Amino acid sequence: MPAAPRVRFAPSPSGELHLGGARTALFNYLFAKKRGGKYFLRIEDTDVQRSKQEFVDQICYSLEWLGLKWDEPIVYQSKRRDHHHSAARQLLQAGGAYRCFCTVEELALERDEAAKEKKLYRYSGRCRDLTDDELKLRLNRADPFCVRITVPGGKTKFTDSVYGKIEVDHKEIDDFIIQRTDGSSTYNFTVVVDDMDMEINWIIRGEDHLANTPKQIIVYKALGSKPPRFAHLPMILGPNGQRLSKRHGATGIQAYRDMGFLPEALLNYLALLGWSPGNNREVFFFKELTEKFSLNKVVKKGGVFDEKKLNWICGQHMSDKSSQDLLNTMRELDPDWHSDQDESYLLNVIEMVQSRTKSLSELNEFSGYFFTDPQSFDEKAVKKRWKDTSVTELMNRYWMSLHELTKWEPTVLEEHLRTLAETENVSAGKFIHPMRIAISGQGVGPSLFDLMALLGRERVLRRMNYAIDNLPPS
RNA sequence: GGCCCCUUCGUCUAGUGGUUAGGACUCCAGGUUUUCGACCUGGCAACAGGGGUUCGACUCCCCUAGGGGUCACCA
Repeated sequence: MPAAPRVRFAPSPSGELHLGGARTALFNYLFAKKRGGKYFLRIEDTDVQRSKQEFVDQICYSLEWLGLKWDEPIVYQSKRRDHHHSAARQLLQAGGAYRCFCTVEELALERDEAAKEKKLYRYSGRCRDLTDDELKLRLNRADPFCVRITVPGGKTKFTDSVYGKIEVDHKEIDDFIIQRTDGSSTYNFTVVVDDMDMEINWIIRGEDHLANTPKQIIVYKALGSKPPRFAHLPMILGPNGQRLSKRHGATGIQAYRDMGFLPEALLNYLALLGWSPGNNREVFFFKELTEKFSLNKVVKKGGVFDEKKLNWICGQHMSDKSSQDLLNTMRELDPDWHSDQDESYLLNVIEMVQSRTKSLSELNEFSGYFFTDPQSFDEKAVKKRWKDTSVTELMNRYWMSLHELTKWEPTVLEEHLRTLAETENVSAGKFIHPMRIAISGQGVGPSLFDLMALLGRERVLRRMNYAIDNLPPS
């Protein structure tokens, strides 16, 4: 019986949360929820130079917006310095690490030389075997030092849940630094110490960390602890096939919110990028994802982010949602969105257009004429459907006949229009298309009669008037 | 460059020795005589290359090529 997973998402607040991070968070979340485990958020803010509070805020906000809320209070790595420090001290005492007095300059020089000779640079390990006397002398002199871990000979083997068996010879690994001269600890050490303390038993993160994993396993062992399970996720690539970078696609999550994407659509898309449920379905509710997710269906190949498909998925979710839900979501984005309107009217509007919108922005864009009379008309549509004054005359007669209608509802309106078309001896389309232009300004939209009914007689007649006066353009 | 990883339609993917190589996005063509960016139907389009193993390879092994990642007193 495997223990319930304890996973974490551990971003560094040196940049915004983008697609890659969001997907890592998502997969951690799904994995934990599916197996009844816990999902933590840890902010890796030990790099004081690059860490910024605004990024912490952005990350947290984006995660919440996506619905990937963490289970316990956030762990800030910067507040755990003492733990890192004492772990290093412990290692030092146990002989698993040693003080290195080499200066940054010295090492840089060696590295340059190695580069000149086109040789691979490796730390010499020179301070590994300092005699007690030497050590005492240096310490007494208060020479600055950093702490390096003693990487033992041999190999590290582990099984990644996505990539399978990985084996790395320790010859490939330096005695890497775990504590800097200033006393702060380095990444490969702090992650392990923190993950141990947090009792993280599954580490799910980007494939860029695959090469770090052997180092971390070495630390686990040096600290006398059993390494957790690892699962690495393939990279999300930009359109150029390269990893997402600031120049290419590493857009902050809030930008997608601002573009009007639904969070569940983004999640749905992200889940499908690197993971597949195995059936042929593409559209999922969030809850279904947590039920179906499994690491062994994660692919190894990096995937190119495709905004077109995101768009399509978002369109699917737009149609699936209830109008009330959509209104609420819209109001989260813009609390004043048509707040002067009757809510029932708004819901009717949404219902009418939601199936042909792909995002909240489109919903807003395509529903404008429900609130304000069109002042201009779609050129292409006019060119095609309102060529000359004969149309104007037809519309004029239609306008007059509409006054006589006693009932104003879709079926009645349709019947009336068709009867009129028959009398005029023209096809119904000769009325329908110009009419749509007249009352919406658009060549496309919902069913005309539903539209007329919702807008109401007064508004419809007023708009017809304006169109008749102004079309065709001279 | 060393090490690690990857390679099915343009893109996301299914596929675990025998399939007409399936689905989705995009694009295109029809249909929907109420339009359409919606919807329906159909179409174009792929196993990187070369060797093996096998009666038979997209599927297993090797090599080549290409791509990605990583090699810091960053995370």
